[in-house]
Amino acid sequence: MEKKHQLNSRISVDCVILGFDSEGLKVLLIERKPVIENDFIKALPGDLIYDDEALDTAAQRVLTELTGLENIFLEQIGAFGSPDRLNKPEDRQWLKAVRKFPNERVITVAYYSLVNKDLYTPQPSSFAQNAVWVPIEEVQSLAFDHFEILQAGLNQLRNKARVQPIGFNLLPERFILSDLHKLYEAILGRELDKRNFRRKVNKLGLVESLNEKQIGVPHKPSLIYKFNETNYKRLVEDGFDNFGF
Amino acid sequence: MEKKHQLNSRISVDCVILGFDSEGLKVLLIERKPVIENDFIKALPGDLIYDDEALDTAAQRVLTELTGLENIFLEQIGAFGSPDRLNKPEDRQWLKAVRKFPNERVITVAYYSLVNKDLYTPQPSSFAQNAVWVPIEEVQSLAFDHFEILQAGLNQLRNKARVQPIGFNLLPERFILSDLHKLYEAILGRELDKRNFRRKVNKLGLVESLNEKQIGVPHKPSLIYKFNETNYKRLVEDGFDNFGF
DNA sequence: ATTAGTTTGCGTCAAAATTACACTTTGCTA
DNA sequence: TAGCAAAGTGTAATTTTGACGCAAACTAAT
Repeated sequence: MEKKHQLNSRISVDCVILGFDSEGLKVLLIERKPVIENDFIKALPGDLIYDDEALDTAAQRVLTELTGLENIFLEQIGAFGSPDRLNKPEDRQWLKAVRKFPNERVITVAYYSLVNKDLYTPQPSSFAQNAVWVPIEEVQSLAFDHFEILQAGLNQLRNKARVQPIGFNLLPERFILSDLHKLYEAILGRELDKRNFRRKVNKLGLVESLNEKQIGVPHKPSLIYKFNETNYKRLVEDGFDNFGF
Repeated sequence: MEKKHQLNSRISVDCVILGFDSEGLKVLLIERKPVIENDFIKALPGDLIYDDEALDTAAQRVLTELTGLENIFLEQIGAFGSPDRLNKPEDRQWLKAVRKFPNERVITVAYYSLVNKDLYTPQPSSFAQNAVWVPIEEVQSLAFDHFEILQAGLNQLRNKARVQPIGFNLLPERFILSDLHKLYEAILGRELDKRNFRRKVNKLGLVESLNEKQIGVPHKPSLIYKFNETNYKRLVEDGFDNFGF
């Protein structure tokens, strides 16, 4: 058997942070400090991990360093390690400018999370010049293989949303049912009948009304709801798949 | 901000290969060549990747090298990179005996697959002294963090089985419905009503009868079935989750 | 040839879940 | 006070689920 050289690799983490507001799903991207001319390429927040650092911890740290977001519950998407994932010319230029060993292979472990956009105002630092929420449908291309990673993150979210409740982290503590409705439509990418949606939510006991109304809206005010934490957690654990097998 | 040293890491891949027979689900484990005394610890087939090798390719190669299994469709489970994942004393001894840099951190990317046990007779080689199918309920402890990885693989399988058909890779080309039935019971870990199961399978168009009977069985012979490839693939793509949202 | 043993294969009914669909209510604004 | 905009509500037809028992087909043993 042919014997090949085994090389060390660097490990990085990248974070797909998804937020939601009335306009739809958005992803948190960074614009890098312009170490090369006309670097308009956006990227997921991500960086190399440290020596003795757990992957999860590294993801937390890197996210905080680049965007200021702290204590975000991150879930792993998976590892991305194509040998040529750093080989786009623009990316190589940037790596040469900022990395000590720009030619070394890097395998990245991707994480994702859902957050309530309004609670987190990104504060760029480190090599992030800026951190911005970008509507997912506007994302065209990203640095490295980050576009692919974003798609994987969205996929995982959609699959998860089919069997688990989603929204606790994505909506404010007090919200109205139509926000939850829009959220699910955004995640699943299709329309959901309002009445059927509400019936289901009620049946599952996901939410409870606070007996307060919106004020100042130019239409019939909605009741304000909160999640029923007990039922929510139970559903996260059990799942609500009701497929028959 | 405190500046820490960033170290290269090695990357490995590990494979959770699940097989099924009339006794239930089994996992393919290797027994390592005894470089240390009394090394009875079993492990998932896995090894370091090469320099310029894609992760998926590496998983295929390593699996073949250790067990002889070729052309297995592998799906990624995720990355496991706890800094102390190699620190059990038995594991350290073994690493010292076989690895050039036994102290270096290794992050592993785990894969899983389902195969028809009968089609693959493991042929141990490389540092595998033996490769054996072990009933999953008998697996007590494994090398490194492999037990944890196995559990993650089983979890992924169960979750997948709820929304996608499973079995094409796990059963022979010609099978009987009660095998498929037992398979699902093994995967989901609970009993399924025979009649309801058959009704569902029929409704989904998953299988079709070959109009042949078993021969030589000491009871009413079963019709022999094959998967309906078209419907099977469609269900894999679309999923058969019928949850309401 | 009969019997015992084992697994296959089928159908129905009640309860629950899904789907499709339209109008009234409420509060604000002009 | 008229008009706008979103909230909120019910029903009927269909489909799906879940529970449940018995006759038929074949072999092996006697």
